[in-house]
Amino acid sequence: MTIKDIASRCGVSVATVSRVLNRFPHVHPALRARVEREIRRVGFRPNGVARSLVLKKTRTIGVVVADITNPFYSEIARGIEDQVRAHGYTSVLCSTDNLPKRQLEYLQTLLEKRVDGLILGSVRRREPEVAALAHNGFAMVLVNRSFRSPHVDSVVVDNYAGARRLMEYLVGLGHRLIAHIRGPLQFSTGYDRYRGYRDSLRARGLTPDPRYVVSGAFRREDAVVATRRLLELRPRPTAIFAGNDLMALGALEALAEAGLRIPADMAVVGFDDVELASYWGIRLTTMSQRIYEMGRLAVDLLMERIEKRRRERRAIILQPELVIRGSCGGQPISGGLGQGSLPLETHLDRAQLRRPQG
Amino acid sequence: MTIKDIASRCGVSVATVSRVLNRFPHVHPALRARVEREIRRVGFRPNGVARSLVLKKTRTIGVVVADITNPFYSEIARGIEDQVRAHGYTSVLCSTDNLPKRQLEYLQTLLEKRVDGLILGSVRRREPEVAALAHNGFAMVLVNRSFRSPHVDSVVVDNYAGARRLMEYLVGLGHRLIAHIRGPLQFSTGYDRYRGYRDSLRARGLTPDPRYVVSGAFRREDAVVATRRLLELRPRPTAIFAGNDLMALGALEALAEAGLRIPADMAVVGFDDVELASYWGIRLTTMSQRIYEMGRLAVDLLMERIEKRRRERRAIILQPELVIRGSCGGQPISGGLGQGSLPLETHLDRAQLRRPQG
DNA sequence: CTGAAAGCGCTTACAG
DNA sequence: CTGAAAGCGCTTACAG
Repeated sequence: MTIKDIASRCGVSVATVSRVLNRFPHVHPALRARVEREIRRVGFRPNGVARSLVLKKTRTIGVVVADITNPFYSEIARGIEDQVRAHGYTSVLCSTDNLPKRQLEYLQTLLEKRVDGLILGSVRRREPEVAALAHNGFAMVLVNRSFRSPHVDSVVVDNYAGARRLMEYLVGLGHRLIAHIRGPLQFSTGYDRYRGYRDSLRARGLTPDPRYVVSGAFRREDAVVATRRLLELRPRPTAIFAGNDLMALGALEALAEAGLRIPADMAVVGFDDVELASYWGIRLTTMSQRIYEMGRLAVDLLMERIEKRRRERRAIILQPELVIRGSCGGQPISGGLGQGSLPLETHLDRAQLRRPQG
Repeated sequence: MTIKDIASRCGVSVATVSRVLNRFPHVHPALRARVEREIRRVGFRPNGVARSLVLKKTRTIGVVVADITNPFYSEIARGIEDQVRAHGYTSVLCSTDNLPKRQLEYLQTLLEKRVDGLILGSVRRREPEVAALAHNGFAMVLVNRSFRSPHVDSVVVDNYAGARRLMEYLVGLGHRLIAHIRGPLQFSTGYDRYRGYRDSLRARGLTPDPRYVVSGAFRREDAVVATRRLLELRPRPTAIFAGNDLMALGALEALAEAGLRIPADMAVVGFDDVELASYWGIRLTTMSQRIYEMGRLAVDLLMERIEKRRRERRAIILQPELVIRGSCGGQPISGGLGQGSLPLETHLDRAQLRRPQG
């Protein structure tokens, strides 16, 4: 069933059918009604592929993240999906597992499919081919991670400032030997948070001891292993700054496994404030990002490029906020006080940060 | 840049360029090399939209779930994405928030985009339009939820049997007053699990008391509210069977808020075994589904329809398995024993159930 | 082995 | 207000 079939059944030209399909103003009401009736009757749906070919627009945007099962990315992806839909577009989502090869494959597929723009949440700090794409005028915005290239739009959080704020908090609590489970330095998130950690120590006149810094790929399991290593150190650290919430959860697991109490024997902080960081039984102290909102903002920037043909670069840098829960003291980590009853709970109105509940 | 540009630059016809692009066997090596060089030199990428138009194939499949930020669906989606990619296809993912209107909109968009097939994880028990689509021969498979229609492929878990098994377990632990936080009855998952709950009671000669059954939309927050209601009941239930893990987490939250100890004062079971059910601080006893695997299986069924032109229906019903952790006794729910050291841990080899870690 | 040409299902100047 | 026709960028019988 095509526009041509509808046309012949109605005794009009394909141009007319096309016009009623696209709600052109000057079609005779009688013809319009006749065509609309027929379209409804046979359940005709115009072929979007053909339409895209002539319009040179697919109304589709490509979204690339590291891993959709990571709650941080699923929340970003949801912000993107909702806002993309609000603009009348569709998004196609891809998970790279932080494999550069996989990222490249997905990018190529997306380009062949002629997406109108790209939102990338998976880039490394050095990514010359991707930067070149953007410089050639392809609509693109980076989210969460960014790279050094002054001509690409981005929406990120100030990871360096966040890390420094977190360290300040731990030091304020009396911690002097703070370990760091850092993310990969090839990502701006891992790099900037690590720099924040290091500079915080230096600012206090301390030389960062490399033995107290271990690495993981932002995954929970990595932090389990990393934490076991940290526990062998003497003197033992009294606090762990994990590179993200997932790794903080892994640290909690390893600490519990070793029989340590949290926060009495060890303080733990994360980064991101994914939703489950606030769950009962976890109650992680962490730096909060407005994750869902970042996804939406990325779409807004992209749409300015696509529809308003903006050419100047825009970079949005959000400030994260410290959310104090139970994993550093002040509150027992479990035993279950409700969120609202925590005197040390952040002043943030979380309802504003999360997506509206359906 | 099009195939035509490449052709004229190389002094060949577009047919030849098309043939080298599609790796046809009988192209003269010299020509092939010349064309390939030029393609590489200018960085040409063929237009997939045009290709799809003539081939009447987009190599894209539509995936509709209730909510990608729900870890159950993000794991299914990941299974789907990985397997779809293995088949050389792309998937486009949509979240309906369980809104029938949203589901319909997405379905229409997907059909206009001419996806080659559909995997639906969001359907209600009654869904005549969707069933009609399938009956008209459109390639489709239901995953997780299904509806009554003998001609649609599906991969689901045996929710009824799972619920009965869970109840058996609770009864075996000595519980006699078991409450249920059920999911919406319009979804097969909510419906079948509720039936299992009800029939288990009846099988013991008990009349299910409707006051001990409350509803939620499979969301954590819903269960917080529902559990508060259950706690007002006298006599108070001694166990709660939550319709899924997310709602079990909400129950844990509300119980902790009320100052109850788990499992000493109340046993809690969930359903699904999402990854975080096993995290430290949660350690939920639950019915385990092979979530990631279900996504992969759904793709395999779909590909049989699309590529092998299978016409007979195939329905895969998986058996869930009980995973005993800390939320019903046997183990403290927190205080952190590692998974491996739990004597009551399931015999399942979890590594087989989860996706491989990159 | 290679090319000219038709055709996939639309949109949109251009004429009338 | 309406229609004939060109064209979007490919693929693929069909001839040679």
